[in-house]
Amino acid sequence: MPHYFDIALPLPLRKNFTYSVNSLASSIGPGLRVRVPFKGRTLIGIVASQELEAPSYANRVKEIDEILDETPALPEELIRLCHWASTYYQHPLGEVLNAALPQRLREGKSAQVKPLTEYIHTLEGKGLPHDGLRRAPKQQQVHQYLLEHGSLHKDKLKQLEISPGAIKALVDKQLITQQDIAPPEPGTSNVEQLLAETPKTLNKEQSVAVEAIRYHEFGCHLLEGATGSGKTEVYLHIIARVLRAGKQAMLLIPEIGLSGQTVERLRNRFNVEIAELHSNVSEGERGNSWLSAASGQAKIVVGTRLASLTPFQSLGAIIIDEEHDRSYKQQDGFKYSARDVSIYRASQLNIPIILGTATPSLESLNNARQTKYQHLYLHKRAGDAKPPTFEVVDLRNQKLSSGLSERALTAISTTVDQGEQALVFINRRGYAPALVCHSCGWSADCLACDSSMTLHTKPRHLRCHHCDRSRSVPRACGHCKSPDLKPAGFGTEQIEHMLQEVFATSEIVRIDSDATRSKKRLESKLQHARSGSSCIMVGTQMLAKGHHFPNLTLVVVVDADQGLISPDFRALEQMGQSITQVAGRAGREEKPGRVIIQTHRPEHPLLQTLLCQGYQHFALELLAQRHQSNLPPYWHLVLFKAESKHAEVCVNLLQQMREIIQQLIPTNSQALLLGPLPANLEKINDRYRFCLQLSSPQRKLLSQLLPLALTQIDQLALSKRARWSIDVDSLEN
DNA sequence: AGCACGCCGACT
DNA sequence: GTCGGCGTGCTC
Repeated sequence: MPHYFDIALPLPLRKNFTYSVNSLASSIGPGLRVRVPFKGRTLIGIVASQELEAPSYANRVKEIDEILDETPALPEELIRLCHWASTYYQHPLGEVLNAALPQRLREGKSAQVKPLTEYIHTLEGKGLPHDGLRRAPKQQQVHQYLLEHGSLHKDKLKQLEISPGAIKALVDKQLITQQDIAPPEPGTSNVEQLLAETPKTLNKEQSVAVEAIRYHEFGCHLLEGATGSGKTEVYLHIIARVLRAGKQAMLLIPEIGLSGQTVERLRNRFNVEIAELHSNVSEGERGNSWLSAASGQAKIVVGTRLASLTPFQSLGAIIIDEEHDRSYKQQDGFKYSARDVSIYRASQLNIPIILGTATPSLESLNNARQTKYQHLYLHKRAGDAKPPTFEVVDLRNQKLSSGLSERALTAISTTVDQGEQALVFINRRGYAPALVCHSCGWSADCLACDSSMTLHTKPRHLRCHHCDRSRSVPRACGHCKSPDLKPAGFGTEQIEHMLQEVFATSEIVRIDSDATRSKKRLESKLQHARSGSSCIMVGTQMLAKGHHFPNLTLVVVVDADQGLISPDFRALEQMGQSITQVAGRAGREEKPGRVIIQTHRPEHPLLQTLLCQGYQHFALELLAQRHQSNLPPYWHLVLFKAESKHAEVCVNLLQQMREIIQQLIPTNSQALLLGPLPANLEKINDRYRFCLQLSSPQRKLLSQLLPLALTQIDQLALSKRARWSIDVDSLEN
């Protein structure tokens, strides 16, 4: 008699498929990977549950080809988490589980931890003279290292810049050989040996924070502390407690160029295995980290949002650094928020979670105010550093040089004269955001998108920042043939160029994604800036996050207006956060930083609040506004997006969706439908984009309504003609 | 998603 | 006369 199982498959379908097992295999349960036939091909799926009885379509059910695991590839806890996320975000379970699995397991390979390996000398190698390989410097380096240390860990290779080639050569010459290192027995590690260095002494507020956390039950803690107030040290103390209790810790960081500094501090502090999971970790290493965390071998997992779906043997605490950062929300495919998923996870595991930031998201702030979260503060900046002073420059009727006011230029000049560093912050790369005809107003627009093309120099060309198409710079207007084409607006390149002319003797360092295509160049530029030698930095958002420049005393925000006039209701919140973050880059112990904000709206009340009273007051006022306007975090937002080559397909589909949803909203309940509306940029890459907005103050209403609506939507003929998606708790609008 | 089936335009 | 375009439907 066959047994039936519900299998989640990696397909964009909001349903599972039933397969049978005839031979009575010992035990098949949730979390096991199976290979199954699926419409002529074979897929790897995950057992979701056992069916109690034969389904009505039993005659069409196929048999499982192979069971790939003996024990679940995903622990029960993680499966439950994925189930929850699948329901909450209305994303197919198979794809959610797939996002949680490393490539190796997705492809059906073994879920065994690969033993760690190290290189040691062979007898012949040991007998080799000290400088026996001096004609092959890299091989000599390895030889030398082995003479000194006895063994060379595989993980060290990258750090020592030794290529696989050099290793292979030595292995081929039979001078070195590989050997497995037995993993340390879990649970036997000596508590006293956890620490590799003496922890720093905490100040009063820091220890209050560490003590306020109850380590054996769920609690969400919002740790609010300015740049330099010692949040990381608090994290380290929390992690130490978790490790001492024999548990593991997870630390999430935003997607920024470098996760290096945080990881380095962890490695310096703790003598435990630390697994890294972020985008510059290769897929293979990611698999190892994943397995290592699952087995309990890795005690600390550090990573970006992806790491939030790592399995653990016994997770003891979760820390989310820069909690407000938007990169925690995945913007495509499975649109989950790593922060919110982690909060749910902590509650399920009954462990504490700590959200750290200098600029809390309005969501977290609201939860803290409703006492759902415990609000902890770190006011004091390290070493008594003073907070920066703000100056607003009214740009109206001012003479500007490439967007910079006289006042800003004077301030930069003073700063470099004193041997200090200045940072010019502008969130726009390229030379100018548009090229405009001076006689008729025509602008060089992208043929595939609803936007102008950005002028770049070095090499000189036009590029669309939405679809990445590029073209040469036209000599004459495409409309009236006038040769009088002028760049309109400013980008990093133009400001760099202008600064080079004005400050001929100063060094200008531009840091944006164009100037730092390679990781090496970014690192060398940052290294240079950190060294403290006087320079003027020009940079985008990239520079605002997480870097510390000890000699930086002036920050110029070229254009605060973007945040003040944007139609996106989150633009103000983001402006407040990024101004506060860049301002945090400025200042030293003895010398407060100076921050110059340029704007055409100096009297904007919220800008005033931000600059005069600080982010906290600013955020509270924003919250009041959101409350008034029925916006998040008070009302919950679900966005339906549709994309197609034909605008009418999108509009019609969304209109049909709207009708389906409308019918499901009970009368007398609070819910609002808006749209179909064209997206911010209506056309990108020759595809039209529209959206439909659903919001309600009742989360429950939405969670009940969405599955019903989606079942009906999936059946619409039009839903196959447009690419569409649903975004729960969308950060767009 | 991927793959087959099916019905209409420009090509050896 | 075919090759192939992508609209439609289905997958346990």
